[in-house]
Amino acid sequence: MIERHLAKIRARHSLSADEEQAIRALVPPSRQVPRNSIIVHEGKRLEVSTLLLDGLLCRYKDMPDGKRQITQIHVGGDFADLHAFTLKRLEHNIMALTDCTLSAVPHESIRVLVEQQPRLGRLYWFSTNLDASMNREWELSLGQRSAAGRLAALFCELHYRLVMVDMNGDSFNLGMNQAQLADALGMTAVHVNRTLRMLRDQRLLDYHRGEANILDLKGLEMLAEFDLSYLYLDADPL
Amino acid sequence: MIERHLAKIRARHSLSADEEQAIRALVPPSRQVPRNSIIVHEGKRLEVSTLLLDGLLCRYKDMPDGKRQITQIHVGGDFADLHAFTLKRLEHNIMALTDCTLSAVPHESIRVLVEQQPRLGRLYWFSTNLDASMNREWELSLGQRSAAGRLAALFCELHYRLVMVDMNGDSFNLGMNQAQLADALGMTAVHVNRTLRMLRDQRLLDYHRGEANILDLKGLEMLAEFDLSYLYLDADPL
DNA sequence: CGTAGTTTTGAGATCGGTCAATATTTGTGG
DNA sequence: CCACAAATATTGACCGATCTCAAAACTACG
Repeated sequence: MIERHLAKIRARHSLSADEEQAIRALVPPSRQVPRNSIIVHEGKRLEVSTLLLDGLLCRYKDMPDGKRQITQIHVGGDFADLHAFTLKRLEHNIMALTDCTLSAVPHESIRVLVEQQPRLGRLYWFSTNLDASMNREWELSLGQRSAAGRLAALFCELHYRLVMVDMNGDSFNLGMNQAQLADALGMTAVHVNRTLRMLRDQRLLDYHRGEANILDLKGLEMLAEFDLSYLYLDADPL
Repeated sequence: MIERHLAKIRARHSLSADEEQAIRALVPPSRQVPRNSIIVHEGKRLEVSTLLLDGLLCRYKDMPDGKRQITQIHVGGDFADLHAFTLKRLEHNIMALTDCTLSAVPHESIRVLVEQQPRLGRLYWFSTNLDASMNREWELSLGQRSAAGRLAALFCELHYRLVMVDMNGDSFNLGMNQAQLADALGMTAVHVNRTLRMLRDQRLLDYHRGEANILDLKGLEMLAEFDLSYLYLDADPL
């Protein structure tokens, strides 16, 4: 299952046999968690980072008055909180959107790995910087795109991220209800519902109880003015 | 002038004399650039990262139809594009908001430094992860806060970031006109104007032609439901 | 002192929010 | 397998925060 993690790295950078071996050795046996489990609690000290082998996770921040913003979604192959290696505590929560298979990698192992294999250190640093790039793209989405554009951009992003790790990017279970989509896109569940219907009527996207079906990727990209470059699929050698 | 950079690091982590020396040795002589200069162009390959010694910068993304989102603001002491050390090309531009003093640090120097001093490597990795935390907070702001809340949150953040590097956080020149504030906050210049007047009438903030005057920090924090923790001022040892 | 950039203000439009009712689906115990 | 409860989705009517367009006032600066 670690194959997806390797695929994600290989989508951007080469990996020597030696490096691949070191990564495989890094990852302890996995465990399962059910949908809606909270994997990481805001503010709690972390000694491990969670590699997501299968399933979907999200990161989210809550406000005192109950408002919630989902700041990122993770797919199989992602290190969900590698940034905790340096931050030690996170200012957000992480929750399973679907049943998930996880592996908890001790920070101590990561420290040793990046010291012994500096190039892998740069690759993992790259990985957290790539997450940040997605955060910036979501800022763009939240600040500048219409409701329909935000929805379209989200599904375009997920499409490419899933394809990259050899999953079906056209039809997948996102495990999010409309209220959760609303929390990710800075809108209300009611308006998500109406906008989803609009996208369905236009034969762009069909979303039914967590099951996403991309009907017209190019149409969604046009609607979102989607520009792939923020996913760094053409990364330079490190 | 590198003192601000050291102060920013010291606000979160200890620094040995040896480490401080290594950082000082890293930074080449500075240069000046005028207000509104574009420091980094989207997509261009970078061999150096820019340390901002004095002045204000912003990162922004443009859309084909002319919409623009400012995704982050940098103050003196910040490494404005340290993430380019691993990304090599950036998906956004970086522009000087005020006249700036910059130092261009070669990626090759950074590579040598982090290999020879792994702890400094973790500190700089932390620094890019801290930037990402601010991006997530801006996502929260753009997605969940009202226009007034977004404005308030921005000035609260700038206050603390400036104080941390021994600058005046109550009264400072941000160098942004109302249209630029609008691009940062996902609203229109007209509405920025009206909201600014509201904050002035409520004696919370006075903003006049780029000059910010925080009149009531606690009031702004309450309005924004501001929570400092995302700035990681109480970081754990690395 | 003229001109360009910026800020301010007004009137009207609209996107998305709010509230509330209804319908549908899913899960559970018997 | 059914009956019910809980969660989720859908729809309608109305509201309001923010946008749009346009004009006027101010400011900076060569």
